[in-house]
Amino acid sequence: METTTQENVSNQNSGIARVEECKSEVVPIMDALYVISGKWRVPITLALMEGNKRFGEIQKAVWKITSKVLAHELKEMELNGFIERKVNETLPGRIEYELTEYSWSIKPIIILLRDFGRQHRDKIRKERGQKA
Amino acid sequence: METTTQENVSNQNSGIARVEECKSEVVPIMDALYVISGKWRVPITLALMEGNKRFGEIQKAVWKITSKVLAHELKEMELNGFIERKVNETLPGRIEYELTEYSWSIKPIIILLRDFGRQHRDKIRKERGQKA
DNA sequence: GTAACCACTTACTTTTACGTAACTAACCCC
DNA sequence: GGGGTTAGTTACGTAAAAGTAAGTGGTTAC
Repeated sequence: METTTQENVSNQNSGIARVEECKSEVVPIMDALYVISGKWRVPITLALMEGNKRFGEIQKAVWKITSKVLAHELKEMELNGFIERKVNETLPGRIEYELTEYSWSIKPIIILLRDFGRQHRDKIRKERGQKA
Repeated sequence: METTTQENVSNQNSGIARVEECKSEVVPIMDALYVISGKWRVPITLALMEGNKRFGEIQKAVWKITSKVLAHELKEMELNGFIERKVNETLPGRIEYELTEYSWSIKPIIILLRDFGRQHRDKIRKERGQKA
């Protein structure tokens, strides 16, 4: 089976290259993309990275998300182990959403995506001589 | 008409409202996600990582993609600077698609996604006691 | 010159994601 | 017990992505 960084870094065409491997590559990659895909999961995640929030607070933080979509995304993210829905008994009625420890493991991906995205937008802009 | 990264992302309403900081985060992250999102870009990219391919060869390598969708994705990926469409004059009629140098810069992201995806599937499977 | 092949394109349909708006169920406070 | 807040839900509607199937225009093979 395949290896980690070493082999992949050593030669561009190694690693992810060959057909047999690709079947075993494409599935996990798509799995990973799934959990951060869509219009709202990244914004919600970033909002909760600031700290725990209640339903209404997330809705304020994530601009123009509707309650329907937020409720749906929160459920999915909970199923994937990314957030926890906590009912605080002492402050009755108060439900809080919290990022799990586990969810922080996507942070390196977010960082790489951010860096790539910045540089990519820059590149495209320069190539076309357009405004950002 | 089709658009590319810039317009699409900037037209989206998503984003974290209040924090100025976050505005500068969420946009590039969504930009980056855009260029690798959808059902087919990762499979196409992986196929081309094996080496240059012609239209029909890509179609064979990427299981069940239709010519319509493939043509569309190839155009988008070319606009984003990820692939090059090369017409080989010596072998007439032969058009080849090639990954650009630039496109290899997403490899670290692919690697992280793959690793995360594997481990995530494993985790979910264990939690639910189901088969993969 | 016609048949086959290749690299697409076009028209149409289905599916999925997301949007709008209104509603509900629980609680809290006086 | 009525009015307000919170945390959603429900029914309906729209738009983008992807699927289906058939067609087109240029080249090559005979």
